[in-house]
Amino acid sequence: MNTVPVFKTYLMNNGLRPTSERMAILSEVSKKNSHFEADELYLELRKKNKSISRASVYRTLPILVDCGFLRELAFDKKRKHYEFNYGLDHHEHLVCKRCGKIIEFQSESLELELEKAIKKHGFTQETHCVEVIGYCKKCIEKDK
Amino acid sequence: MNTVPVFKTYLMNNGLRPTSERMAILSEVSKKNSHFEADELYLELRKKNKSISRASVYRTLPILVDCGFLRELAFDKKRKHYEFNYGLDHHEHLVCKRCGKIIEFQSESLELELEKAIKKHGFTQETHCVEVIGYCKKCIEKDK
DNA sequence: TTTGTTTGTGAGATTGAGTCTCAATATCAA
DNA sequence: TTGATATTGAGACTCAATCTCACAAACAAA
Repeated sequence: MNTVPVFKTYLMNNGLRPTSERMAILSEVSKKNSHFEADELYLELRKKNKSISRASVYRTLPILVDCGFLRELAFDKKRKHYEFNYGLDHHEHLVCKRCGKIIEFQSESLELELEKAIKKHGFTQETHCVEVIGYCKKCIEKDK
Repeated sequence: MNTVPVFKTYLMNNGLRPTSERMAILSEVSKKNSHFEADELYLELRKKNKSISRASVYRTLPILVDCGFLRELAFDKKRKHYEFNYGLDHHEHLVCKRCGKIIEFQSESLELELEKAIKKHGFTQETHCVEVIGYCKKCIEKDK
């Protein structure tokens, strides 16, 4: 994927510098294929002897969100969760209250309806999140 | 509105007691016609000489979410935000990144599409939140 | 009522994710 | 190079939220 040049261009255009720390974080993050938290990422980088300070990790993640590589998720209002979101199909989340499982789903028509509603209010979308809280199939069956 | 007996029944059914603190919080919360935070509510109760400890406020809000009187909102991952959500039309939010304005909107067809997608995965919905981050009409015009 | 058991409350201590500070360092443009 | 500016890291700090624990209130049974 061409993440590196895209990120560098974004940084330049915003008066930011393509430091080794930022590039290392981008690289680490782009290997992720699931949700993660800031501190988790910080510890992973440490383990791999790419010691980047906690402050830098926390400082870089919002930049990556802003330029579209990461998406900030809404479940768990205690900690921030992110997911890599570049060149991937957009999806939403079903979160099971009982087992904590997170199911991803896609719906073209849902996206279209959302787009319609947004336009109606003259709003310009940057991102959105749709999250459904409830119970997954398995947990419903277990509770019978 | 019949919030009081409904809440009492809910508490009974869950082995919880209808204390004066809980009922006072329900009463205060049901007068809200906009978003609020836990601490804000705590301070309001103090002002009205209904001094309920911060702990009790923080303990009661999740109960009220659980029984459907309140909805937990997702914007601002720093603090939890709530809104009263009983007997009102369901709506979603557009959040402006520039001025912070929150616009409420409704869409029947959006809800229907969401429902479809949920069913497809055998998931049982309890609540959901749809939040769009972007820029409102006014801010777009200002930035020109 | 009275008694015993359970549940809830309040004040303040504690937690912990996230932010801030500031001296030292890296980057960049000229 | 050099000067101007941006970034980093270590650890202090913030502050929403939770926990603790002694005391109080609610309830069920007698």
